[in-house]
Amino acid sequence: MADDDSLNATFAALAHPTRRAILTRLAKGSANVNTLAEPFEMSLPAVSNHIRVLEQAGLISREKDAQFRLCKLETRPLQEISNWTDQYRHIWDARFGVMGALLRNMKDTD
Amino acid sequence: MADDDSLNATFAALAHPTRRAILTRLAKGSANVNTLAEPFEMSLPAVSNHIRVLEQAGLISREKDAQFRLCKLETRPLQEISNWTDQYRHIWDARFGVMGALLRNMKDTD
DNA sequence: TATTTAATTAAAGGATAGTTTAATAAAGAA
DNA sequence: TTCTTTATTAAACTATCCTTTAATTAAATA
Repeated sequence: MADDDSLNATFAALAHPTRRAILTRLAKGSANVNTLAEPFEMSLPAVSNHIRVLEQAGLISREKDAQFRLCKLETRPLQEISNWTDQYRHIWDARFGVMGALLRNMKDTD
Repeated sequence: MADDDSLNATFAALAHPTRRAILTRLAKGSANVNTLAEPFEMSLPAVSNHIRVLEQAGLISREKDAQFRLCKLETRPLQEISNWTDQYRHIWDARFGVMGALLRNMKDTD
């Protein structure tokens, strides 16, 4: 299981909508900093800082290419929080009963 | 899908190890504030504050019983972040290939 | 070399988070 | 009623977060 510090950093990084939006964008493919910043109203240093937070949490990696920094989504911390939430799954299964389990199963096999 | 504000509050609440520990404890059964505070070195008001954060994120509910406040785990926000991470699942599946998918499937059918 | 493009670092300020001690509230028990 | 237990609120402080503008670095290009 992921350690405490890793979960702290991951959850904290995901708690900001701008950072989640950056991850959503990166799910469609890697991009450099200016491209990632473009949809947002805030300044470039502000976005650069959000990217730094994501990188420190391990949610993205950066590859240097001339002046460009190509940012790439890293899924490991996402898997870790998925594993973390799984520890509560039996509780919501128990509360919502077989129905919920069936619906989830249908979704899994789509 | 959960809205932005709900995800902000949930992720922020989960970013603190004390609050995750409280949820872990509540997974074993409901408890009042003093009981929840007992394992921690910090003051009671500090724990009370963490509980308030958890409640505002919808991760727990509180039932009043005389001077006691019985805290209960609520799973909905946990399901919401599980759904949120699911949107990236195809990416880690693609990266780690069939192997990962099989391992996950084995775990599901345990 | 001078200029432009991409991005980070620095400095600063306001807002929020986490914690403490002290005070207060609310209910039960002596 | 007075005391005790359970819990919250208030006040204060430090630290961290988010953001801005200005300055700087690094690389490509004219």
